[in-house]
Amino acid sequence: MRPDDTYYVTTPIYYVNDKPHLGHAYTTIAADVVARWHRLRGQRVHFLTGVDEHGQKVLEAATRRGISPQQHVDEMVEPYKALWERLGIEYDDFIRTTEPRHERVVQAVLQRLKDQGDLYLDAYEGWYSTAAERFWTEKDLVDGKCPDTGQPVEWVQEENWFFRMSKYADQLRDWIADHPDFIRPESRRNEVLGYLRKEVGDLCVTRPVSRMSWGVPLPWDDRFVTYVWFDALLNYISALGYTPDGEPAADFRDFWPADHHLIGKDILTTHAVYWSTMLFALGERPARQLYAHGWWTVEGRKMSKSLGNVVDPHLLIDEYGADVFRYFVLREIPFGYDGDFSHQALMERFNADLANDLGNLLHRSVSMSARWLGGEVGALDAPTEADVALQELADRAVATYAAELEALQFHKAFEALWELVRAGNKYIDTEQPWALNRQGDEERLAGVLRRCLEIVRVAATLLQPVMPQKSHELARQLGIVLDDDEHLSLEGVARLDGLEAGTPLAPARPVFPRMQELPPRIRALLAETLGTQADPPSRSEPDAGGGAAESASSPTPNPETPVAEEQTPLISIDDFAKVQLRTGRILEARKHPDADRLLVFKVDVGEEQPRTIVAGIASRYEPELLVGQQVVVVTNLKPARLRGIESQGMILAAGGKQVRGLVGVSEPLPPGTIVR
RNA sequence: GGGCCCAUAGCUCAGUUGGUCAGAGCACCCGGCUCAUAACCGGAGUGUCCCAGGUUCGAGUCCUGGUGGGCCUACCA
Repeated sequence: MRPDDTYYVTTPIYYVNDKPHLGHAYTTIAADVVARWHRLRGQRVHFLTGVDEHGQKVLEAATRRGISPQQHVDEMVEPYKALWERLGIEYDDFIRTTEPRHERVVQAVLQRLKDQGDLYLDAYEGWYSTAAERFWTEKDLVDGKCPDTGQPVEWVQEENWFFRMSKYADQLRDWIADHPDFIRPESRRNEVLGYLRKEVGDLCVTRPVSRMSWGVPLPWDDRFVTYVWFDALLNYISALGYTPDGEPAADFRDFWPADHHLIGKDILTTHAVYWSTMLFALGERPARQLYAHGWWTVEGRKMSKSLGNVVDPHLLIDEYGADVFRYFVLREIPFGYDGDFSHQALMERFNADLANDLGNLLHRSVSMSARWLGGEVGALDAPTEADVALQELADRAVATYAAELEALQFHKAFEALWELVRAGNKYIDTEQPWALNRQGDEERLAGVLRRCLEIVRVAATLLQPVMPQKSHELARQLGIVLDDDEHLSLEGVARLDGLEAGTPLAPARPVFPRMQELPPRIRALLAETLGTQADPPSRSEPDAGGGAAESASSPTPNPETPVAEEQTPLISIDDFAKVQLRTGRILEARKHPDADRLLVFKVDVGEEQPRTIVAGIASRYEPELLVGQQVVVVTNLKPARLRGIESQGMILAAGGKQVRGLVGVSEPLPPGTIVR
């Protein structure tokens, strides 16, 4: 049975081919803060993060570089470790899926599932896209090509091993019903329930080596390696030394089920459905809570490589410091919601909360103590009514802070603490220490300033998990050292008598110097990116924050991410010549009767009859406005049926999955003009 | 098309099971103070609580419909 005094939190294992960005940092910061908090409370904490190193994309990238996949991932893992170092992330374990300790567990689990009859070999036939690493049905195909990547598909008849996921679907439904907090936030829980209302199929958990060799080999059948998701999810227990049979490993016994799996909302289904049923099959419990957080937009826009606005965490650390970065991302938006990252908001948040409220409370208290009390912590006097009220507020603030932090409601925790900080500033205003000094009431003066210092002590103590460096700076000015080995007692922390009278204070120096304007590098960056972006930020933009936003946390590659573009092989001029492009003019445009995102056009491409062309740009364009528009059309595409309507070509558009503009020509030209 | 969620002061949002619910923070304005990082404290606001119906003695708070937005899912040549 798992002990009560332990705490286990995980981040997803990040796909090693991506560069770490704001989204990765966000999840990891949140995990680090709760991990540090529970450590502070005296619990035995296990904080796991890591990277996912298998799969097609890694193999391709390595091949292109002419090195082994292992060499490749050995290099690619470094930026993660380096960033976590700079961000002050104190993980207990960092797992890589190519480590033997992980692969061993994957193999043991597979063996166990096979032995108990939960894996079966099945022949499968279908169109396989190497680029997307998946099968498509005939109907999925677009002009006989992969609908995701546009790459060719091949008819593959092959065997694979399948996991009887369907067998555990009811158990999962029951589990979710019986554990209302299993999936957070509530809206995500509903999504999963919706997903589960449909029939749950079995899960293909292998890939033939002939097609994709970079994975964990099946122990009993060397024709296969393990499907990357199945492999990746097991990291949460492989890192604990899990064994499916025999004596449970000590860490597994002490830390499973995990308290929190922190994940991005994009990988919710995988965790809620695949992972849970895998655990059921092993006779284990799922994690206590899956917490799906939201995505960041940047300055009102979706973060994406194509927009060139991917936020580099290193820049933020350079310009604002790791602690301020950590505070901001957790304070600005409720955990679980989408939010916008803007430098302006960061600056305002910094100035209001950290410089004006907290920093200045310390500074003015220390300054007055230095001036009138010889630079020492004053002695407490007999409490007045106001003092008692202040103490009550402190008790409440500390209790709320702890509860909200443990519920991952970081912003609420901060709100509670700042109520106390603001009360401190107000206390100075009402007690008027300068007047007390003039009156020569040194006893009261000492008591008043002392309580202000105590409030800062409370804040510094509670903020240790969030701002490890800054909280120590605050403490240093108070003449104390925060002892992070101490098991924090909430009642003890809240008592406004934790300092010792007579302790020398450090000279007053602003810990959070107010920002007058954004740092020059940031201003330059904003001028550059905002200046080159054609589209104005708009809330009504249909694809803003859309589903194609880069995964912040997915342990597997997202086929549509721009990474794929970098991997596109070079083609010869002959290859290109196969594509026939002509100018066209849109004669008619209407919505597709049976599809939300499709528009149906009649396009004059200089032939006798206009062509019918279907295009997936309904999310961006009103059909009426496109009539008369000059476009560029691929005229030698094989026709394909799209939702029942045959499309005889393709209108070129800029943008990835989200269309951002139509391709045109600079001069009005007759329809049918060759484009090359 | 199916499913889920949201729409409250200039901005970001709180508002448990219907009855001081019209609020907080930021921004802005006015006033106060002077210890302090041009900070701090107080006050004033402005709101058709998206629209239209309905249930009720009483509805941001429940129901129906609509509008707008987001998310999951299918179509995206």
